[in-house]
Amino acid sequence: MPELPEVETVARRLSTVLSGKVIQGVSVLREKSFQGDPSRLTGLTIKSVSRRAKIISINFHEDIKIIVHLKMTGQLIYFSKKEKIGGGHPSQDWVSKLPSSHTRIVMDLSDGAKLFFNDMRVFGWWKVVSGEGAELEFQKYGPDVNTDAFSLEYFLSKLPNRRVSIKQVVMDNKVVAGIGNIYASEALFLAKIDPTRATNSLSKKEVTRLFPFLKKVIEDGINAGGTTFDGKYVDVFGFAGSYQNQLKVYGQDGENCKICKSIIEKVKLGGRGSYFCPSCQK
DNA sequence: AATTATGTTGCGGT
DNA sequence: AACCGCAACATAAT
Repeated sequence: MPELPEVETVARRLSTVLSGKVIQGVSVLREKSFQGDPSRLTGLTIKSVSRRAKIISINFHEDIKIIVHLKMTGQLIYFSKKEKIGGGHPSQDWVSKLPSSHTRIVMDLSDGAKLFFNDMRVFGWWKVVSGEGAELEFQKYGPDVNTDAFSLEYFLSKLPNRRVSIKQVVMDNKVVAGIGNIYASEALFLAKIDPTRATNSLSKKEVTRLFPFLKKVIEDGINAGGTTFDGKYVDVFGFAGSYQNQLKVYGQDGENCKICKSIIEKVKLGGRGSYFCPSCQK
């Protein structure tokens, strides 16, 4: 479910509530969701929480990390009876009722707070790894879209041999990490480029036009706290993001284009639903 | 009631 | 290498 903005939002908010806390124990309710030995974590103090690509990293003072991938439906939900959450907002009611039938892992903190990993489809995972192990995982990905390492020159260099659609390449996390199905559709709309275009048919001028919009949609997504619909993505306190209010094409098939009033169309690219305005995007 | 869709990635085969 | 189809799994919507 989450793309870079959602994962970044979760990592930032987790860091504020988890840093400095001591793990009392980690309970694995579904074996498939956890790789490693959970007992190694008991007694460790959490140093920080960070993000690389769509992976969350819970960091300790020792050479050990918990890396977490939410895949399609993973959620990390923090609950503490004592603290007022998120600057004084009370937790959502359903948060206080966890664990649910979709809860796969529970982390207990020594102050009584809990971190729940809910994952309906069980694609997501936690792995206990060394710093080196985390690096090996991160090396599978290209540069994060919101970093200087993802430059126009680099992007241009990755495109010439690709015959598949530009949307598929933008979503290829070995090329650039962090862009998923929603933000890919949105960036291509803003750049007025047809997502079905063969990548090697784009001119340098078109790639140059697209490039800053890849950064913009991700930045705007982070600033909005991510995209939520059907209540599937929520932050660590159970609250929705707001980027869904800025979506121009994703999920808008059959609606009027916000620019030209044409009907937004949906096609399948690489097996994924893809939305675009056939009039604005060429 | 069966088929199809879902915000992700990895695999095996061509 | 790049690409394609399918796989992991659970649920809601047609």
